[in-house]
Amino acid sequence: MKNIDQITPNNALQLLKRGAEEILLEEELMAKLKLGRPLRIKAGFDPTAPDLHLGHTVLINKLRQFQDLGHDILFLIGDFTGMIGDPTGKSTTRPTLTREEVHENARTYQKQIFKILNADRTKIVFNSEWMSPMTAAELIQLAARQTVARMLERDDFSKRYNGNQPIAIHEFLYPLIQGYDSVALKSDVELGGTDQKFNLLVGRELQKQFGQASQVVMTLPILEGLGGGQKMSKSLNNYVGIDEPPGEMFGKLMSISDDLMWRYFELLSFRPMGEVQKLQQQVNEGRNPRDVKFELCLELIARFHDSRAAEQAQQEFVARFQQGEIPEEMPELELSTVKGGLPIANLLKEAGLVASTSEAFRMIKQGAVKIDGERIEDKNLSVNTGAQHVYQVGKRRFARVLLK
RNA sequence: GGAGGGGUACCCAAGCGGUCAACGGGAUCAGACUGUAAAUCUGACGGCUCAGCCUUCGGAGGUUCGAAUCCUCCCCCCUCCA
Repeated sequence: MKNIDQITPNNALQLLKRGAEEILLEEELMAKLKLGRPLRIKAGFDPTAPDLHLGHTVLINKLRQFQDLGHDILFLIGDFTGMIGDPTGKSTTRPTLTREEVHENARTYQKQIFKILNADRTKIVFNSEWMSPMTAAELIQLAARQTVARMLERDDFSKRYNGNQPIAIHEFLYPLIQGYDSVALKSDVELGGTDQKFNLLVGRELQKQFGQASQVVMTLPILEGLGGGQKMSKSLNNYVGIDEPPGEMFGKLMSISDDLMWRYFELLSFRPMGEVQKLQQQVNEGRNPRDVKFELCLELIARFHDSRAAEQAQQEFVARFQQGEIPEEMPELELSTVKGGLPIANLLKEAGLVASTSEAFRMIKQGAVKIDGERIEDKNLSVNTGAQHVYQVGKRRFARVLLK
């Protein structure tokens, strides 16, 4: 970790601008960096779903960068709102969480974020600390500080208002509470996704009204998922979870397009941009992008596991996909037979290698099925009781099966 | 309360009495090729005891030799008016 005075404010600003969508206002950030004290960097998180994927880490990486520059992280868990629940909208009815669940989720968060953040310089705070004791009178006073017109400036509010969609009163309170969190924490900078811009700006205004210096707002882009185009999300199944095993991570990351790789370098890698540009130039001059992608994989897997696991994952990847070897580790199972054998389609289905026997037949027809490395073509093949083989569907699905 | 529009496979979206397990696109999977689970090309993409059979087009009935397509009732969504 660096000392604050080891780097000039200007250089720090240049580093921090990497990957950031917007900084409001950049001059203010510059001024704060010049103060020469550790800044209070705030970022808020939903107390639900603490299952982080690489998309979430874009923001956490930025926190880490601030940390490396000597600043303090305030990792805010919005448990107050989480405990109230948000009944708005039909699709996204938030479950009301109990205190225990919130704490459980907080623990999971810690386990995951400290793979990136330095625990010593990260303070985890809960907004129930100051929101729970707040009286109704105080809350109304807080609400008095913003106007409805101002609230309606928010994009989704105005859309719903103009579209005659309901907006519940309490929805106006959420940005206020989030903004008040900044007051309570005296934050210097708040980070958030681009969709959070409005809420972050409310924080600036409230701080001013409470006689504080306004926080600088930094928004970060939403990371594209593995297929590119759409955002990375669990429901689209185009994500890499930070708790996934090294082999999975390696394979998934290798599947991104060569173009998308540069985006990932910018937002996920800790390499200096100068180095990234050098890699880009090497590829332009004929270096195999695959090898550059290898480097991205190694860095990320080392971060979430360790460098040994990363190298091992690479070796396995090369052996399996470049040289077509059968992996050593695979699910092993025993299946029972009835009439002295089992038709191959049923075997594959029961082994979990295909979803249905129909799929099994299709795979066989397409030449995707191998037994002990030998492609099979006979879809009516039956395997005798007592036989043990390695079954393979496509390049990725394997199982060692003993028939009993 | 009134008027109209719509609900089709993982998603979007055609079809509007037979040739429909249902066009097309996306996602996904497989094969080829390769520089990688990139790109590109080809193919598959409801289920099963798989050259055959069975069950699907919001739900339940009905008309018909035959319906996703026509009729009736019901459920849900959207737009406009009050």
